[in-house]
Order: sequence, then structure tokens, then C-alpha cells
Amino acid sequence: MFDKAAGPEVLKQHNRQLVMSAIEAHTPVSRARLARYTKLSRTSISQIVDELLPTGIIRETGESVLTGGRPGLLLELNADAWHALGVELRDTEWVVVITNLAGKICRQLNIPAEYKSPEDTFRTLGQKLAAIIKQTEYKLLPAVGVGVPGIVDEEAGVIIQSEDRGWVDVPVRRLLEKEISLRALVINRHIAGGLAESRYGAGAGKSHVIYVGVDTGVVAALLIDGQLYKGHAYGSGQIGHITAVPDGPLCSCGNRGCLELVASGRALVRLYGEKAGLSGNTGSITVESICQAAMRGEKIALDCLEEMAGHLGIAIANLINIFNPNGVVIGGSVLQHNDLLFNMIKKVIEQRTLKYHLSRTTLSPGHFRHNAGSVGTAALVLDHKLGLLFNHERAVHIQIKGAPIREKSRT
Amino acid sequence: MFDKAAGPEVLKQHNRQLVMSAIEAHTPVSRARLARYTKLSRTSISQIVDELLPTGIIRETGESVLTGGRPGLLLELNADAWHALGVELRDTEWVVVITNLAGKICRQLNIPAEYKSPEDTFRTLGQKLAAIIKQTEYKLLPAVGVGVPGIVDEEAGVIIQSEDRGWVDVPVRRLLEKEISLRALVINRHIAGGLAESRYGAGAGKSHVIYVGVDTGVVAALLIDGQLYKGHAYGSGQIGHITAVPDGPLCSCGNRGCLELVASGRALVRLYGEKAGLSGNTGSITVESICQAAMRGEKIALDCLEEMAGHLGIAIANLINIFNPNGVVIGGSVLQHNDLLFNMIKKVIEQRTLKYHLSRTTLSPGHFRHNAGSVGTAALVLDHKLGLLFNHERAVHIQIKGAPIREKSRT
DNA sequence: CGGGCTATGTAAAAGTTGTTGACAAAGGTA
DNA sequence: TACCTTTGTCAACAACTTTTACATAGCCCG
Repeated sequence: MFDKAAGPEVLKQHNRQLVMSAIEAHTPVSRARLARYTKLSRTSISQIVDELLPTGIIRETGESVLTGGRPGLLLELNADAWHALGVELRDTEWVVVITNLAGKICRQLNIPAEYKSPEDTFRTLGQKLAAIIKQTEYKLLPAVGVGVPGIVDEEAGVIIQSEDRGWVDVPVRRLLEKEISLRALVINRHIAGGLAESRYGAGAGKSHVIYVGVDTGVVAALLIDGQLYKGHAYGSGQIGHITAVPDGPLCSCGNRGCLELVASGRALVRLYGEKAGLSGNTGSITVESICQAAMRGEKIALDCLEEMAGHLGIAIANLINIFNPNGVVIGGSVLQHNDLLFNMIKKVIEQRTLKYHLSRTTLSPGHFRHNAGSVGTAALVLDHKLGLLFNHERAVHIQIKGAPIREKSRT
Repeated sequence: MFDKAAGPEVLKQHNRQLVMSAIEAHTPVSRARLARYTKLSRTSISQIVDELLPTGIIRETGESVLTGGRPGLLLELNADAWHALGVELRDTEWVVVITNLAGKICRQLNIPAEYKSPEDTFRTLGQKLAAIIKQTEYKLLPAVGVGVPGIVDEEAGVIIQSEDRGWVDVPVRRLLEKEISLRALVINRHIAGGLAESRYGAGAGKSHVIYVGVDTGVVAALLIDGQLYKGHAYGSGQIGHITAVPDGPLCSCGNRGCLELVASGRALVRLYGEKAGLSGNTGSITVESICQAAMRGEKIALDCLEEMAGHLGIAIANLINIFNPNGVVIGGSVLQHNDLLFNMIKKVIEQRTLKYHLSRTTLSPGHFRHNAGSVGTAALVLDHKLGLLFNHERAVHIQIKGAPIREKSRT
């Protein structure tokens, strides 16, 4: 509960974070106003700003405001001073992105996925990342976000288990750090998608966000006070195996009628095949083709979407009643083709959620498309930017491109 | 996200809390061992202990241990130095308890409930509490926990809305503080039950606890790192209105097939009436009589319980998949008669929860009976004990029975 | 039985961090 | 030009913590 002893350096870190957030929120802002926003003294603000300035993360725009007295020196986020590297390991491709400090994508690279043994997979990935790091002109924060399938021990950087790939206890951080000199921050790739939406997408500015990602499977990410909720053993948000149809078909997990069996990309294709009477031969049918058919008004396709929306809507309504969020984002590849499914889900949610909860939350479709996951991994790096720039323990051993990190000798 | 500026006093408060928790956890313990547990220096421990001792909350038992060197002076929680007052407003009675610092009930008083207008209700309650406070021989912490029905703004001490009583925006704290000189800490009464179980009951020692209370309705409480999760607007845990049967009967909330309609004390009585063919005439049937019938092996009663267990089991299994707790407690008045229902629910949960999650959590029946709620309100007071003893802002204006609060002049 | 060893509790000094109060700087206004 | 308001910084001070040193207290062993 109360885990760690706290010394003055904890204060410093907290207040530095506080000031940084305030600068980002009110962007061109004087020291004096920062003091009022954060309730720190002007003196403390000055001292913290003096530490931030030499890292380049913020800059003085010299401008001033017209107010009754002496004009202030405006500070703003210097969004392009540093960049974050993130990669999502999707089923068919590895999506690498480089974003600036504002979460804007500056480079994106889609590499065909090469899955072999865990060791070989991450050696290959590491080598490709090393090449990218070497040739990029951007000054990178000394970490890389890695979005992987499965349940991840984020502290250790280890995949505990991944059903999709059949992996168990893969020490991703250790494997990657053999190839590259950046700290590897490992996270579940769907959860990363939720992080992206909550920081820079449809959930921006909300404190309690539920993100539901509908891809081949279904996963939820829960953000409490802007922080990802991880559960006791990094297993939070597994809504794919919620019971949606109590006496439904058997699932690979051992349960019956899991949500994933009746509401996911995979389920959609199967369902359409069944309704269209194409026994087995679903080869040419894809989520995309079904969505397009629905757009044209095809009855079968619409029915399939409606059925999925019923299940998803109930699941999400239940989540809202339990969590009482102020923002709900529904994303994932199945939603990215058009708004039909989202609107159907929304209608169900509106029927099935308590008025109190419904009136206090917003429902939005995801803002990012197939790169939500990769942006999220970069967002994870950005979340640690101050730690990476100031804390030598968490930062890496080598300097990237002569980054002018203030050494601040403390030994 | 990062809300408040932090000064040195925040450190102090945190570390004081840390030391107190460590003392409670390892109870007879020397200063030196505390230093090792908390990772604070021996000096700091001594200073904090010197502040705690005069409050009476801990004491030196003078004893010593046999270890290689000089024996330490053992410290232990002085559980009977202070007591906490809590009250739960149940439908038919108001349950007042006084517990010691270890959460043990020292006095319990069941007052017949008198519900009138909100103002009159809380004036009456306040007067009864005032009488209790005046005549008790216990030294009370300067606060009273108040467990009420409905959604509560805990910061303001206001009931936002209570469907059961038809109340809206009732300023409970203000009303009570007119009658008594203790700070009123207001909380939902079912949530309080979860707090009791997680602190002093079946969930003791677990970091991530789900508590499900089955009474006339059904409510869940979620505890994350030992702290109650409140949601964005204090609306968390409303599982009573989760959709359990998509095309079920209409609920007063506007939705169909809410869990509360098929799995709760009220539902059990209705269900039994239906199955037994007693149309309407359910007057003599109670939850207790049904449970006793089930114990005798009566088929209808067992079927009713089985049906309820199916719905509750699915709901709880879903919660576990989403939350990944390490402890699940199922309590409430419906469970208190025997273990039949609990075991049925447990079986369903074991079938429907992901293996990963199931193997990392424990399922237990509630430890408290009809006084879980009131113990929880007292627990809420105990959670604030250090704040109440040290922080003048949060404490009350008058001293209780000449409490020897160290004044620690700071001005 | 006294010296050596280990561990505990405390006191003094030093190093963080923050705030307060004073002051010069910079602009608007009478 | 005199006065007011606001801003940014400097010096002094207050609240934490840790480090270092030391007296204390029991045990073991020669």
C-alpha cells in the first residue's frame, strides 16, 4: 500500500512532472502563471525551468504578454527537440514510428513481420531497430517502446505468456538490449493502443478512460487518472474472454461463449460465412469486404454488424457501470472502415447504461487507425521523458547523437 | 494527473503513514527493523516514532529480542488507545459500531431506522450519535464514518442521489456536523462493506480486491493497492444494473435484464415464489427461509440458488478477467445463512475465468455478516487516523475527552 | 572476567527541497 | 516624470532526510 520511503528527490521529480504538465497544458506560459497554476512558488518554478531549459525540452519564445505589469518571458514545449521511438508487433507486420514530443508521427515504417523463435524474433527486430536508430536524423529519447502480444510484466520487460504466438516467459528487454543501446519499455500492444487514444487521441484530456480495441480479438485498456491500470499481475482488460453467451460455443480458453467468439474481426468473418451459407469457404471474405458490403446496404452484412454491436454494446455498457469513466473510446481495425459499427454499438450502450453514468461520459470512435498501437508505444516513452532525461538509473548507458543532457553531478 | 504541488510536509505525511503501516504489519518491532523494512534511516524512524508515541497510538513494550547485538526496544500498535465510530444506514435499522484501532468491534448498537425527510433523518441520527458520543467511555478519533445508500460525493460529504430513498443532493456532512462535533466521513454503505472485508476481513493483506455484496440489491467495491476505486464521479461498482439477460424483463433503470432482477435478495424471493407457484403471495417467504429450505435439500430452493449463482458467477468471472485481482470476496446478507450459494458461485467462476487470472486470485466468502457496512465506516475513520491526529485542518475544532493530541506547534 | 564483536538508539552536521521577503526590471497610466 | 503593477531573481530560512560518529547493551570467547 505505502511501499517506498520518500526523500527530497521524490518531491523534485513530482514537481518537475507537475511543471512539465502545466507547460504542456497551457503551452505559451510565463513562469509567474505557472506558479499560479501549480501553486508552487515563483522561485521554485524558476529553478525547475532552469533545469528543463538546457535539455531543450522547452524553450523561451522571448515573447511577452500585455498585462498590467512587467511582461513575462513565455515558455513553450519545444516539441521537436526530442523524438520517441516505438514499435508494435502486429500479426503480419511490425510498425515502427518516430513521434515528436507532442505525439505527432514524424516517420513510420511498416516492416513485414518475421516470427521465428522468441530469441531470433527479437534479435531480428533489434537489428532492424538498430539500423533505424543509426540512420535517423532525429535525436531520440534513450528508450524504445515495444508493443507485443500477450500478458507482459512491464517492470521486468518480459512476456509472461502470449497465446497468439505460443510464447512463455520471453525476456524481451534483455533480448533487445543486446542489439540496441536503448532501454526497452515493453507493453501489451492493445493496451498501448489505449494509451495512444487516451493521451493523443479521442480520450485526450479525460481522467478515467476505457478503451476497447476490436481487432482479431477484443481487449480493453483502463486508464485511471491518466495511468494505465495493470491489475495484480498485468492481466487487466481481458474482455475477450468475458462470457457473452452463457451457453455459447466452446472457446480455446475452456469457457463457453466468450465475447471474442461472437464479437471480433475473426468472429465477423465466421458469422458472415454462416449467414451467407458459405460453409467453410470464407477465403475471400475479409472484415473490409464485409464493412464495404454493409456500407452498400447489404442485409446480411448489416445483420452481422448488428449482432456484434449487441454483444459489444452490452459488454461496454457493463464496463461503464462498473468503472464510471468520463471517456470511452472504441477503436481497433474492425472499426476503422466506417462508422456503422460504432454507431450501432453506441445505440446499445445508450440503452443499457445507467443514466447517471451515461450522462457523465463521452463515447468516441478511435482516432488512430492501424497505428494506434505503435503510437502508444511511443507515448509510453514520452511518459518517461523526464525520467529518461534526468534519472541516470533509468536512462541508458550511452548518449544518443551527443544529446546535451545536463550532467547535474550528484554521483 | 499530477494535481498538487508537494512540499516537505507531504514527505513527512507519507513516511509517517509508511512507518505506521510497517508497525501494524510486523507488530512488535524495533526501530532498527522498521528502518530496514521501510528503507528509511534509523534516525528518521526515531523521529517519527517520537511523534507517534505521545499520541498513544503506539507504545514501547520495553521487551527486547535476542539477536547478535544490543537488543532493540519493541514498538507495537496500542490498539485500545483510540476508537473509531461508524454507522451504517440500513433499510430497517441503523447500525452503530465502535471499533478499536485494530478494527475489532467493541460496542454495537442497532437502532430502528427512522427515515423522514433528509434533514429530519440526519438531525435524528445526529442527535442519537451525540448521545452515544457523550456517554461512551472510549476515547474516539475525531470523526464518524457514515454509510448511506446511493452515490456519494465523498469529498463534499454529499449524497448525490439515492434511488432507494429518493434523495438527491443531501449534504450529509453539513447536516450531521450541526449536531455533533466530529468530522463526518460519508460513503456508500455497500462500498463500506467492501472496505471492511478488504481491511479486516476475508480480503486482508491483498492488494487488488473485488468485493461483491449481495443484499436486496447487488453492488461491487473495487480496491486497488488497498484504496477504494471511486471512478470519475463516485459511480464505480454499480454491477446491480449490469445486463445479465439481454432480453430479460424491464428494470426500473430503463434497461432490460439487469443483474439485480435475477440475482439479489429481492430476486431470490420473487424467483422462489414463481417456481413454487405462489402467485403474488410471497409474504411469508424470506431469503432466510429459502436458504434453510435449501439446506434441507428442497429442490425448488436449490434450483433458485443455482440460477442466481449462474448469473453472479458469470458477472464475477467477468470482473476477474477485467480487473485481475488477487482477492475476491463475496458477501452480503444473502450469503450469510450458509455456504451453499457461495460454493455454487465459486464453481461457476472456476469454469468461466481465465486460468491465468483464476490461479492468481483467491475466492472467499465474506467474513463479516450484517455489520460489514458499519465496520467499513469505522475502517474509513481508521484510514484517516494519522490525518485526524496530526493535521489540524482535517481534524475537528473541539477536543474529545481531553485527548492528549500533541500540539506540535507549527503555526 | 575482560576484550572483541555485533547491533541499537541518538545526537550533531550536512545536503536536499521548498517558501518567504526584498529588490531590480519592465511596462502601463495619471 | 511619478506611481502602480507584475515579473524574475537573490539571499535567508524552514522542513525533511541522510550520513557520520558515538555511547549503550548484550553475547562470545580466550
